[in-house]
Amino acid sequence: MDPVNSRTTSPSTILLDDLLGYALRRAQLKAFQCVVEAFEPYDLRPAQFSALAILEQNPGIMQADLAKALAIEPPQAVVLVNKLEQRNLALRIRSQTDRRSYGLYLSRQGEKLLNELKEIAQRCDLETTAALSDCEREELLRLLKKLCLS
Amino acid sequence: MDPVNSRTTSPSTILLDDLLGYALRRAQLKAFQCVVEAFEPYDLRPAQFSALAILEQNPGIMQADLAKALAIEPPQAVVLVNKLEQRNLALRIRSQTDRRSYGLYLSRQGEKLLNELKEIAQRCDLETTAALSDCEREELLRLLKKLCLS
DNA sequence: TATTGTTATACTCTATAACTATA
DNA sequence: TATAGTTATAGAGTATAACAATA
Repeated sequence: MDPVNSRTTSPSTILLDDLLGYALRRAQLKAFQCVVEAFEPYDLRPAQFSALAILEQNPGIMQADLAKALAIEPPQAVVLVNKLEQRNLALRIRSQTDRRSYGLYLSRQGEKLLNELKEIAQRCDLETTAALSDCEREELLRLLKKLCLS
Repeated sequence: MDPVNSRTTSPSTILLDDLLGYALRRAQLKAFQCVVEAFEPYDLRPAQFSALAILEQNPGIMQADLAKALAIEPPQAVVLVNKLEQRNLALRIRSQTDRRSYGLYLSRQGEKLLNELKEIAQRCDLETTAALSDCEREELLRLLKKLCLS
């Protein structure tokens, strides 16, 4: 049988390019590539940046809750926070009331670095969405945030 | 406090939730989770589904070009195509003109499965974007595709 | 007995260098 | 010499079970 001519049925009308999941994947890959490269001089991964930002907005957060916020498992959070602590970007402070847990805090150095990284991340957003107008960029963000609510 | 200036001035007010890269990441994770679960009974990963769809649209494509289309490295394409071939979803046919390369084709079984999977992927799109109206869903897809052009 | 954080482990994904067979 | 595909390998990312300290 000739594999080239073996197709007698017409291809379905659904194309890969019309699937939202596929488009999301491609767009996210592009955005990630930009951020990973831009953070490389700082030897920092996107998840570590997100962790710093979450610590800033939630000073004293427990590791388990940080893991939830990052959508990672507690064991991954251990490794991540270890690295931030070793680089003096974050602090673990034992809770007085429940001595099993820590409160996590940004260090001064962590705060300073975070503000630098946030500017870089914003520039990456612009670079990634260079094909969009300001209006479209805002609409895209609005739709993505709305999508994540449900 | 001036309500206008309070949200337009200080750069330290950049929040994680206002970064497009972060929103893209979260949305893509949600979409991926849905697809991975839905494909689980078929023992198939999203990249394998994409490969089948690319083979359908590009019968006879070389492995190197498939790798480029999937944004993966050639060694990953080897493993991926091996699995598709072992499961009789795809065929490798040696090129007559250049006996180093193959043409890749969907098998009948691969075509059949692909059409099933495309319907599932479409249902996942709807589930992932359940918070959006039809109009918003279309606009999101348009913006994501436009973003990927540049 | 349950929970927080931790260790160990394994499986996937990704990236690179080096090999083979053809050209 | 260069190219298509392959092998081997190592590094991330991810997920689970099991353990220690504490509640």
